[in-house]
Amino acid sequence: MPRVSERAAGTARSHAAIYAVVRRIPRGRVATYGQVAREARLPGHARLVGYALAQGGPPGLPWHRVLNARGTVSVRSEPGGEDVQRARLEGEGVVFSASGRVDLARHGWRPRTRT
DNA sequence: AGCCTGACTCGGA
DNA sequence: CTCCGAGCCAGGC
Repeated sequence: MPRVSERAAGTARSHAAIYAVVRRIPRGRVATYGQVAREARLPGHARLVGYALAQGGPPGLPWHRVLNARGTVSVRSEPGGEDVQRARLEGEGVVFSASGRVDLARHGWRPRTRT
């Protein structure tokens, strides 16, 4: 890896793991930051997930499929961004309730095949 | 080095 | 159900 600090290399690895997990989220499903962190072997680092996504991951990354634990679109610094995320999700068939929440039990991503 | 902020989460009131 | 405080890590000043 070219010119990357040791500390940066560590974070880069975490980010890579996070992006890899987000990329696995199927179309029409959503995952929470905490869930992504856990799947990326980074339990408790939900905030790091949001941070990684905020920095902008690789092209084509389905970042819009990541919601907070409440099942709502987290507010971001950039105005209107939340609306974009919601629109993209609705375009994939994800339904938002009147209160702007997604039923995680219905649209939640379950990486582990659970019956 | 310290301090503040941020696409988070959880437990308690 | 909502609101608060504490814990978490990374980055900019």
